[in-house]
Amino acid sequence: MPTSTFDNLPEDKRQRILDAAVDEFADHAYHRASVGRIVQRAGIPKGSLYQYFADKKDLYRYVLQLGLEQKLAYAAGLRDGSVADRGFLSTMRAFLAAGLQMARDHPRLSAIADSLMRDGDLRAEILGEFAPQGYRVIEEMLERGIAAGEIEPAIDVPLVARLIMSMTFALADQVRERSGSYTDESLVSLYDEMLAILAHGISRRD
Amino acid sequence: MPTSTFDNLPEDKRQRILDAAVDEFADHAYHRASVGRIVQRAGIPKGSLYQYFADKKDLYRYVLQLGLEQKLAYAAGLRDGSVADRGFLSTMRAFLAAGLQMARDHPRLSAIADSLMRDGDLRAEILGEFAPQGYRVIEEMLERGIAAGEIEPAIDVPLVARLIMSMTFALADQVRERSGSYTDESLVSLYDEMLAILAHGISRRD
Amino acid sequence: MPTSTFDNLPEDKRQRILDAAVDEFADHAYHRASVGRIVQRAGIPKGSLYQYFADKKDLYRYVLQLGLEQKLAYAAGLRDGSVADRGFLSTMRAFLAAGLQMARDHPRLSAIADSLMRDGDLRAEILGEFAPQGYRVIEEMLERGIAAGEIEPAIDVPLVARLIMSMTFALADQVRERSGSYTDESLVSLYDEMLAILAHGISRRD
Amino acid sequence: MPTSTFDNLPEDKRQRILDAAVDEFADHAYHRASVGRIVQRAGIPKGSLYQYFADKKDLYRYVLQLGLEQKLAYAAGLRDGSVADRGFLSTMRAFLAAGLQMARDHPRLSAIADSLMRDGDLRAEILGEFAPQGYRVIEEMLERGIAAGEIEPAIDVPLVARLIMSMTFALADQVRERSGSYTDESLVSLYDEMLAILAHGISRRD
DNA sequence: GATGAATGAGTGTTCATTCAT
DNA sequence: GATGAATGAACACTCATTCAT
Repeated sequence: MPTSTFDNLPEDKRQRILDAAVDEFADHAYHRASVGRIVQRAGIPKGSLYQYFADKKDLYRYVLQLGLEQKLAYAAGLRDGSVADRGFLSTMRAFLAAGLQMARDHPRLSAIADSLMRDGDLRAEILGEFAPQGYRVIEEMLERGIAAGEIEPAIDVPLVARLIMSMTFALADQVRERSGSYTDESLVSLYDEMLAILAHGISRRD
Repeated sequence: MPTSTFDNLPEDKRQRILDAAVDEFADHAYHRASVGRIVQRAGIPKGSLYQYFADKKDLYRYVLQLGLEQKLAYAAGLRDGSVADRGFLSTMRAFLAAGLQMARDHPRLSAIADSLMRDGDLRAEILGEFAPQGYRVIEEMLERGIAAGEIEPAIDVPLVARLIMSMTFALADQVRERSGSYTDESLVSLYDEMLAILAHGISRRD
Repeated sequence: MPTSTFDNLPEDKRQRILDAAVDEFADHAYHRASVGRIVQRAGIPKGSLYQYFADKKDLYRYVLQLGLEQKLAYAAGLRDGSVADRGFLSTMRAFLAAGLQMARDHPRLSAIADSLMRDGDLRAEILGEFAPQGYRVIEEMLERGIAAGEIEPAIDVPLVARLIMSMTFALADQVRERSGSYTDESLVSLYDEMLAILAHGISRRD
Repeated sequence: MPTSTFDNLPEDKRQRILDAAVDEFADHAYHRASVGRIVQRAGIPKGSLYQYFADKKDLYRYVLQLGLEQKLAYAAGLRDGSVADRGFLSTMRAFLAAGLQMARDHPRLSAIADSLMRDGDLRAEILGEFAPQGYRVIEEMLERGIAAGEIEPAIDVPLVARLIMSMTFALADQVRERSGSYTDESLVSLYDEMLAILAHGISRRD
């Protein structure tokens, strides 16, 4: 976490540093990202960065947290909306739509979270701190779905949450690889396909 | 691919080199893996490694191929078994069990294949050579399941194959993260849970 | 070109680095010159050199430019002196004398420029930036000599400029190879011999 | 010089080795030439090459000598033809024509000699052994020209020989740089231009 | 005499972090 | 607190030469 020195920085300088860091981490996976380029883009001395953050990882963690907070903000309301009211399927769709919206509004933050997911070295270390928050949202949805009798109660909630998360990333991969070839509409139908499978898969079995 | 010099090496030396490489690539994603550490662990001069392999990537590819061959060996027979005879579910379970067995017998090789899947930079380059073989196996299973009337014909086969692949990786992650905490039995039930969801999800809808 | 970091270096350190580079490039053609040896002679860490110069070629170019600037400084005034006033022969002699003086005052810088001229690989690349300036001086002298009716107008100016340049290098070679065996006087007579041939060779033919 | 082992080699093998060496040294300046590539092209083991030649330089020297012998063979007869009969100018033109013919018939050997001339590191060392032979031919021509009363007796023969040599190289450079843009005819007129200057320059002064 | 694997010092270059000013 | 120069270990890769078989 940043030092108090950082918090007391003039707003615009603080923002410049964050922007530079976000840009760099979005363009390069953690290990390939360069502290040198960050300070250059931010227009601050190298020594200063190390007065604000303990080291590269500390800065990375901070940027990541920012992204997560944004993402949660987008998903806000989803947690509160009762599943009874909207059903798991439509809640989940809203959740995915939120992610999609976030990716469109803040593509760089989104890319960082993504690259983290792919760096095996870091994920174990960093994700231990954040991921639960991410999985938790899905787990809660599942729990409410179960309570509402919509979802099979026998499922292993943490496992299924994880499976769902991985599927959303796989979907994002597919989209990225063929980026451009998807219209907004076809994207939605892609999500719908996945949701249909999911809904079928975990729906209450008679 | 290794030079003939490598093939003619005394068995134990060749094995020492491969072990060192597998260890290194299992511990560090490709870009973080160090040729220096590999030769150090293997106890050979740097120059020698470059007499055996063209470069770092060549060595990586070789190790990867070894892993793939192993994996395919474990999965041998699955492609030929007709889905009509065994059903998609049981074929898929056999497939997963093969992967599980492989992961237990050669955890490091398994980890390497895994880390490749997560390195977006490399995947496009290296996977062009290998991966299709991976997805293809699943796609064929799905196609046979559809032909047998077992699976919903409306599904997007490549997409679903990809989703399934991602779920198996998520599962493997879960296992690796809590390695030790799973008995053989509980592992199987983990897979069964995923399979049940899957089976439900893509089964023919009436 | 060096970074500002280099420019701000304490005079003696900057000079130590330049001396080491000049020595190295004088002793070894560009490709054989070693960055390692340079930093060792200069007594600085390798990383520092790369904070001052982008790469080996950048350093080389800088050293070369230094030599060229020196050389041009020695030759200053020659361009402006009208051939009509002094005649081609005496202008050319002054030009050669300037080169000679430079070679004696800064023999290593002189050797570098020389070795560049002989490295076909580099010359095309580097010389594109510098050399024309070299040939141009001679071409202008020739043109003025022609205008003054002193020199045969039918000559191929660029070719003759090149031939003259090559003769000056050959002369310098001869001097370097038997360095020490020439007194100031005998050197001058060497140049005079060449000039006499040249003067005869390109003088207006009746 | 090669060992007796090399001399006793079957003709075709010896030739293969020489061809490979000539190719390599023609394509790359001495220091950039690779022993590895030579043995590869020749299809012999590395160890063998070192049984035939003491080291890389020994092989280089041998190849160079071969080239020189060829060149002298082309120029044979020129030494014997009396200048009185043909005059310096036409002898020199024949000499240049011989060089041109050699360059066309054995471009690779010619390229090697050329690259040597440009490698400051080597020239001093290697040329000390060969060059005199090269200059000698020109010196003899000059001496005969002087004896015949055609050439100014006051000239410094070794120096002028050297200047002439350097001019031929400069000419060759010009040709190489604009290679293709010269027809056989325009080449000859280029040489003639140089010869005219030379003839004027060193002709007997009254 | 033939072989080709072994060697290891060498190459240019990068970069997170430290620390004196 | 701000600065930016200093650092040096690390990186992937090369290659002429040697030497055991």
